[in-house]
Amino acid sequence: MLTPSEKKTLKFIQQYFMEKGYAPTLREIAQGIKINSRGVVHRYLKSLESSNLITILPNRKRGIHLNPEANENIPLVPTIPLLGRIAAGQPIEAIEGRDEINLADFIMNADRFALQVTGDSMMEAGILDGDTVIIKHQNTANNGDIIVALIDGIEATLKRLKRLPDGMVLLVPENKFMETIAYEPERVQIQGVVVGQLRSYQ
Amino acid sequence: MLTPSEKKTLKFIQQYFMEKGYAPTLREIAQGIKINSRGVVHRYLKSLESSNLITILPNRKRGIHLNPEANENIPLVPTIPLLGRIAAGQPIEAIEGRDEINLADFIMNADRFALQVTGDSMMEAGILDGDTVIIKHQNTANNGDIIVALIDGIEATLKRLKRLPDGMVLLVPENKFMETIAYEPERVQIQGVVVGQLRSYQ
DNA sequence: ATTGAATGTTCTCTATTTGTTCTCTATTAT
DNA sequence: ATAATAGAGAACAAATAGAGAACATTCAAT
Repeated sequence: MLTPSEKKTLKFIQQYFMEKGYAPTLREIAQGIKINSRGVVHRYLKSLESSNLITILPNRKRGIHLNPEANENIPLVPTIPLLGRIAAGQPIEAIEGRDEINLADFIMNADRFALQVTGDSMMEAGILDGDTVIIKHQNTANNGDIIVALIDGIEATLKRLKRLPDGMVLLVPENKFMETIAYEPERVQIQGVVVGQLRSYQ
Repeated sequence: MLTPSEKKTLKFIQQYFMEKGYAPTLREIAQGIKINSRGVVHRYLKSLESSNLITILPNRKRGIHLNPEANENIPLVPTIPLLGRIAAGQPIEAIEGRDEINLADFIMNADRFALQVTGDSMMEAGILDGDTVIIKHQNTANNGDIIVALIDGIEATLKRLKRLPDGMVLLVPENKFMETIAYEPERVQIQGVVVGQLRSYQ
């Protein structure tokens, strides 16, 4: 098992190697992980070597070899490949750069929670009956945000927020058959902001 | 059997491990499950160890190993709490039974991949420009499925599938400004079926 | 070939944290 | 009344993170 410092060291070496094409010196590593002692770096390298992640050519300057095992040591997060863009009329266009989607990154966080949507009030914003929305819990929101609002402490609703200059709060549904309602600000309590949305077709 | 606190502890460790790549300290766990005592955490760990869910490397900092058995009991996947349903005009209605959403389950699988959508052809099905759709790779599909179709081996497109009794294949856009086109079945090759969709508002 | 600076290597030393073991209290269910 | 569960917190040995000195080895310039 690697300690956080060792992991940081390994990551720095990998990145350095990618950029420059050769290994860093102990001093460069020390600077890279923000410590002063080369001796400490050497200790970390020894530990990485005994974990078979690197090979040290003794006494050689820049004598660090990255073992193939090191690449497998990347964090274990749920990802799926992002193959490209699709539109009508063209072949699927590959996306350069990032080639996968990190689900954890996409949504997860301590202050997030999910709600299942019932009703069609946000239909025209692409939030359908049965969808799940990811809410970030917070008490404030910006104009235009889609929010979870509690009205008079009782009714909860999912609407787009619009503040008027005179202080009134508009809760705007994204559905032309429903009406925007204006409230006195003290009647509306913001419970969270929509930061994501997902739907399953299974 | 695990007590609720032990379950919470295990889950925190799993999530921490996924994000950082190494195990948390007892203090971090304590903060994570919102208690103050490291001693209490240690007791929970001992209990988890005797249930064979983790292995403790004695006296090691961050010396917690997750056993494979842990994945069976509580899946090693990102979850966020699913608080309930929301609709206009009612308080948030709690969902009994499953109280959280499993993101990995939701989407991930070996034969899934993601595509980013450009264009508005599926707008009225709630798939907007910029959304990500999750595709299950398969060569067949049912009537009404939203599919990735390759036409004449060249053009790729995201449309709803409709087969006519006479064998013709309709590719139906969900946008009233676009037209449904009928193809001879041999011109349309199904590349996959949409099984999920997600959107980020950040 | 010699030299000298930079580098790798091995040490010892010092602080913090951490893991561990205890005892004690409070709450809840049986 | 008795467990079982949940938690606080003190005390202590050990692991980790780091500084830095001292020496050996490279390696390039002279």
